Amino acid sequence: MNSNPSIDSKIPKAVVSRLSLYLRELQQLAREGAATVSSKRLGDRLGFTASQIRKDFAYFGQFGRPGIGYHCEELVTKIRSILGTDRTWPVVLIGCGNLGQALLGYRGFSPQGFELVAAFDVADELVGRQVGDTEIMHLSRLKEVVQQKKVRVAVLAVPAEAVDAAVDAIIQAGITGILNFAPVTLSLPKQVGLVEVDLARELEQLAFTVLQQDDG
Amino acid sequence: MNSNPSIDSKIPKAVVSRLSLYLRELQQLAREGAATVSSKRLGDRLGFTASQIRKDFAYFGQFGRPGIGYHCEELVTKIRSILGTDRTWPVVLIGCGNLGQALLGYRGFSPQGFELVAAFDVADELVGRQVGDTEIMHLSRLKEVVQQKKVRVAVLAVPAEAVDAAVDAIIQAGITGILNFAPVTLSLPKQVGLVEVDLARELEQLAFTVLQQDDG
DNA sequence: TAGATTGTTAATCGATTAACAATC
DNA sequence: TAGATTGTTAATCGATTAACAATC
Repeated sequence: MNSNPSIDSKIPKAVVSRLSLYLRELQQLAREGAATVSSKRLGDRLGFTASQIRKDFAYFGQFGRPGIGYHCEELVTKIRSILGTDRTWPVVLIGCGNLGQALLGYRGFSPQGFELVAAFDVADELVGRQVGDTEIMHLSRLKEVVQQKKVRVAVLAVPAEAVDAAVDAIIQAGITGILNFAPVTLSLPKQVGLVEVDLARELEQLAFTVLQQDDG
Repeated sequence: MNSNPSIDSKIPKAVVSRLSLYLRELQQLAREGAATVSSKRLGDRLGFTASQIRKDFAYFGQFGRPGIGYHCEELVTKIRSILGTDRTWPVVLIGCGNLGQALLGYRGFSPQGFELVAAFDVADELVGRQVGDTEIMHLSRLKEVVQQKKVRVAVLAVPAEAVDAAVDAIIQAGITGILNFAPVTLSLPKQVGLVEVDLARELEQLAFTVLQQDDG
C-alpha cells in the first residue's frame, strides 16, 4: 500500500520499543561474523517468536530474502536510520542535583550519538560550578543555548516541586523531546515527545517480582 | 472466588506496572488533603479510563464504596503492601564504573525502602576505594556479604563483557531479583526476578519520537 | 530440484473500554 | 430519596501467533 519504502504512517509503540532490541542483537551478530540471520534465530536469541520479528520488520519494507534471511549490516543501518541514531543529537540536562550529576558523569549517552552540550539549574550553590567538563548554567539561559546549539532534546532530572518551572522553560526554549526522570505525570503540548524513566517505579516492580518469587 | 484478600494468583504485568503510578498519585492526593477519590478523578489525573482503574483495583479485593470512591490513605497502605515497599530492602551494587558510581551517588533509592548496603567490582584500581560512604569490595566477597546481610536484590551495572561473570556470582550468592542496567539479554534461572532499565534504549525511543514530531 | 525462509493473511489471545445492576 | 460511584460482565480493540503460498 505504501510505495515509499521509508517509514509507514503508524507504527505501534510496542514495535518501536523492540527495534532497539533488534538493533543491539543484530550488531552483536555482525560482530560475531554473521552475514545474515533468520527470523527464527534472531527470535530465539531475544525470546520472541519468528512471526513477531517478521511482522515487525515488515512495517519498514521488505528486507529479507526467502530461504536466506536478513542481512545483518543492512538491517542495522536501516534500523538506525529509522530510530534516528545515525546522527548526532545535542542534548541539554535540566537539574543538576543528585541524579543530574550522576547523569553528567555517565558517558553511556555518546555511543548512541547523544551529546550533553549544556547543564542547567536554578540553585545559587550549583550555578557556575564545573561538573566533569560541563559548566552548570542558570536555567534562564536555556533558550539562548538551545537556539544557538540547535538542541531538540532535554533530559529532565529535577525534583517534583521544580518540574513546572522547568517544563515551562523547556517549552519556551523550543525543545521537542524530553527524557523525564522526575517522578511526576507531565502534561505537555502534543508537539513535544516524551519518554519516561522512573527508577523508583522500576524498584517497586522489582520488589513485587521478588515477593512473588519467594512466596508465590 | 479468592476468599483470601491478599494477592490474587495471576496479576497481569501491565496492572502491576500501573500500581506504582496509582501509588504516586494517591500519595499526592493525600498530601493535598483528599480523604477519598473516585476512579474517574484518579483516571483523569493519570490519563487512564475510570474502568481501567476499577478493574485494576479489583484484582486485589474490594476497596471502594459505591457513591463515595476509594479512601486514599487506605489504598496507599494496601498498594505498598502489595508491591512490597512497606519494608526495607537491602541491596547490593555490582559494577562500580561510570554508571555504578553514578548510582552510588544517587540517593533516590532510600525513599522506596531500598538501601545500598555494599558495592562490588573486580578491577584492582576500584576495589578498596571509598565512594560516598560505601567501600568497593571484590566480587569474590559477594556471597559472604549477601548471606550476612540477607540481601535479596542486586543492581547490575557492569559493561556487557562482564555480565556473564557477574550473573554467575549473583546466582551463586542466592540473589532472587536483579535490576539490570547492562544492555544485554540476560538468561536467568526462572526463580530469579528481573527488571530492566536500558538508558540507550530509552534515548533511541526518544530520538524516534522527536523525528516523528518534527517531520511526521 | 529440495530445503529454507520470507511476507502476509487469518486465527487466537489478552487487555482495554463500555454498560449496568447493586449499593453507599 | 436521588445522585454518585462501585464491582463485574459483555463488547471492543489491538497485539501476538500460526499457517501457508511465494520465492530464493
